[in-house]
Amino acid sequence: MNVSAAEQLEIITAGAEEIIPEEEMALKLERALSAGTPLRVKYGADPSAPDLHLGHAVCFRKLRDFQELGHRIIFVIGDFTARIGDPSGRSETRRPLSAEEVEVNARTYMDQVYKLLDPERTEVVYNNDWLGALALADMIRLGARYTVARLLERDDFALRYANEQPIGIHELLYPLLVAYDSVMTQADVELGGTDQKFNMLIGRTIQREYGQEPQVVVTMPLLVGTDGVEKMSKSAGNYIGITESPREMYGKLMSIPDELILTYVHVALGAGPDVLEEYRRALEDGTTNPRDVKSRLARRVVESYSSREEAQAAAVEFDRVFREKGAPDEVPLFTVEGTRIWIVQLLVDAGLAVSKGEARRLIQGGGVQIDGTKVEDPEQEVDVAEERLLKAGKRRFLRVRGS
RNA sequence: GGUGGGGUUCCCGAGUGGACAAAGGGAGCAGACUGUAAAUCUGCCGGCGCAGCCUUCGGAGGUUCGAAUCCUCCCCCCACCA
Repeated sequence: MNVSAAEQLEIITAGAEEIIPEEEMALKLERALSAGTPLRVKYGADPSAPDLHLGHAVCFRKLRDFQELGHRIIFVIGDFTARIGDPSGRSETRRPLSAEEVEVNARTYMDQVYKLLDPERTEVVYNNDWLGALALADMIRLGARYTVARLLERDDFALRYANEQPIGIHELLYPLLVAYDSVMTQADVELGGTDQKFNMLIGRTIQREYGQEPQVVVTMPLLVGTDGVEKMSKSAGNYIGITESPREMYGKLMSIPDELILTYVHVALGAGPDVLEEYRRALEDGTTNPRDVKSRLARRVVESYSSREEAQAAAVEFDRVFREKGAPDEVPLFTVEGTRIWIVQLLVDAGLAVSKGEARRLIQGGGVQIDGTKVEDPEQEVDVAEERLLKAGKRRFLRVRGS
């Protein structure tokens, strides 16, 4: 890889939120280049949430940039720290994971990561290997290198403290342990979302305390979820999983608020300034329908996880279902016993409603159709001797047949 | 250890003896509209074959014709003081 340090810096900077400090990054890149030693880029993975989404991918894309420049990615699976739970954001205490769960999660996690990263240039380590072996005395020594006041400066803690929310002592330990990971992995660079900035910066301090050169911190913007309000996360239900089907992914992308289009181009697509400008113009000149701009974005994102053809197919189907109100071309079949079934029961059995009450409401709200005809009466029985096309809401279709 | 404030339906949060399956907001779902699963507006939003019934307001008892609301004990959280 014959890319000059300056060019490398430019590539790394694109789309990143912050590089702290930038001069050190330039220095490290130059040194790596002249010594022929790749940089060790650390990324901390949380194995308690193994379903990765586009928000995680923001970091992975950047890691890939590093890989393509010849650097080495150190994936730290936080199997030990998962027992604490990252205090950033919510304050819920997490259930400790068993070793088996962590193992399974880590495998699923890495499978998904390798959709974007090159396994050859990725090193996977588990922080339980060193944190689990840490003696209390070592822990106390580590604790002696930082202060509570500085920990409490962190936004999450400050806010929770102000809001009378509990803060566990173990949570205060979390940033220290993550920082210690940097020491043990001898990280030159640590990359993470902006929500990890605090932790990563402590890594610098602690590395220095342990006689290491501090890592450079690269933060990536957080991706807003499909609701346009909260950051993307599984628990908020506003996420797009990177293993979701192209159709699902395309549909979810089309559901983001229009105002989010440029943000997604920038963050989810990881587009540089040129592409961003292109989209901005398309939105601003008024001749292009925002829907079409969004569709282009959606196709681009989808194809980066599957293929151009699949992305295109997803777009075509989306139009058929939502613009022309037709049925998708592949509708799953649901088989029921007998030839007649009460519609409410059917909706529940088929998983289209959680309870009978919900099924009734769905019907009363006019959201249920059989063979294109709206179901008016919640007491109706459906003759399923012949195959029927059941539609619940805008986008859930099921072929139903008796047996 | 002391003092004070709290624990309400998915989340936030009102509610201090009956009109409470519990205000309001958010999320979610549906309908209309549209340019899309955008935006906006409207409806729904504990369970039950549902004009009725059943189970909810940290837990267990109690008072009462009647309790989310009052009493007792317990569990948990927060702040301040120590």
